[in-house]
Amino acid sequence: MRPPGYNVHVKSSIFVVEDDPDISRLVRHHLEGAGFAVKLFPTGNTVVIEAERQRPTLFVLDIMVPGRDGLELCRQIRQMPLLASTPVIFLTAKSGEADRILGLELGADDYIPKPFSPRELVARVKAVLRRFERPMSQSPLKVGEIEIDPSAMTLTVSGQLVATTATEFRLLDYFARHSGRVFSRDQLLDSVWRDTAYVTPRSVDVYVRRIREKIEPDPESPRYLKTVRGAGYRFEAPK
Amino acid sequence: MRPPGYNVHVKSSIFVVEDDPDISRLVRHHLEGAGFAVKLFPTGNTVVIEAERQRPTLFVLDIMVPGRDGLELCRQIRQMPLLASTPVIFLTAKSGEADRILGLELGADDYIPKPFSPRELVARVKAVLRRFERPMSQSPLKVGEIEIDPSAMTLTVSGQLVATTATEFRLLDYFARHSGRVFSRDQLLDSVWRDTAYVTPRSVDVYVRRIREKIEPDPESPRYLKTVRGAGYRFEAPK
DNA sequence: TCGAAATGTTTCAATCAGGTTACAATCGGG
DNA sequence: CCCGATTGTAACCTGATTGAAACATTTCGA
Repeated sequence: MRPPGYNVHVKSSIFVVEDDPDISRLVRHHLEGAGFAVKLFPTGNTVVIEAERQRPTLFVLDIMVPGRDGLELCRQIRQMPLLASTPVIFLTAKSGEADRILGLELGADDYIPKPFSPRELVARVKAVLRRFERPMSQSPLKVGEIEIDPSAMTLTVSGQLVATTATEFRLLDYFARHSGRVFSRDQLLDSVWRDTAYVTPRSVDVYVRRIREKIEPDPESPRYLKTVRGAGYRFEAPK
Repeated sequence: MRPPGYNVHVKSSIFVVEDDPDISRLVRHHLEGAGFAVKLFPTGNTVVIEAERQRPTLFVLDIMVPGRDGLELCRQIRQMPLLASTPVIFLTAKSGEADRILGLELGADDYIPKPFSPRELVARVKAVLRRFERPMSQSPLKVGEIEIDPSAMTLTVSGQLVATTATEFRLLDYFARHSGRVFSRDQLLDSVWRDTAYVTPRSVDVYVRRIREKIEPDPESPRYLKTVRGAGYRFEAPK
């Protein structure tokens, strides 16, 4: 389990259960275009098993899928402790089917009537996710001469406002909120980077450098962001 | 998602009178998901008494509830001085009933025909609340050379009256009243844009541009409305 | 002391996010 | 119903950010 607040930045994964390949391709295309990781299931058979392992951020279920009814699938999801709180969005062919959803009250979080516009799909998915999203730590933090304010995304060093890029800020914020702990490069990529897939661990070094230049009086002998040779980096309050 | 009307910071409470537990659960789930406090009543018996004490922001009534007819309940609410001005939304099974409700001068403010989508439910509740929200009787606000008067919907920059469109004004007002905080485009769409329309996040950029042209001496290097790359925008008082 | 391994530093091309403008659709008042 | 204002989208442009690669330096064990 990742530390809370930061999984917000990791790409959300969406499980799509839809038998019509045309539609599922369409859905995938647009959700991926919106920055989501999409996994398609033509039938509902293996979804739950996979989901328990992978913990998707959201489900998009066609009401009518062979092998297992979408409604049944939803009910099952709701019963799995690990998945119960994962949002579900239904795709429905006829608006009349909304009856059934309502009648069965399965805890779907939204439904999208077909045909739908790509934009609507993405907007609804985002809207639902936003409701479930845990907001990133918002309280300002002060360590030594450094002040980090996530709600304003500002960094102040010795009273001076210092400009940071988004990634630098996230990394520094993560370090500062886990002061004293050592993190390997891979751990940092997992926790702080949006998409860990294709990033070299060595890139972390570069960002550490950039951060040091901004917060350390002398980047050569860091007082805050220490190197732990063979292990990674550790942020700590200077003595 | 956020309660309607960005000036409302206290959670609105909604009383829902509905005997079908499936439907009431559904309603509660989604209204709570939208940031409302929901109280359920399976029958209409105790609602009025409770309501007089707690003063809910809005009622959602099923037309058909045992113990007391929804229409009758509404009529009663309308007679209580403390509740008379509280908005009421009906849930109706048949669309034919809608005419009756609205036509009969019961003072219902909207109705939602079953079956309804969660989205529609939330949208209508928000829409009604917006209508009842105290009409922008906010205090004028002065930041730097900028004066914002919501009651008159006027913007003054360096003593000069500047014309704004409604959306521009709402956005600027929102920014100015949340000075120093970063807002993502999606957050702004949630909070400032009225209808539930599916607006591209990039449209925010266009409005930021338009606002800058009106408030910034030099739109190229904004003093008030700053871009926070990778995060959104931040309004702040110039130093 | 030497050398391998780990980390530091710099550079740079590709990508991405935001700025800007033009325009089509829609709204609202007359 | 018409017309101008407003709204939101699309397309294009630009500069900042990102992350990899190359090379430099340090560390530490043999």
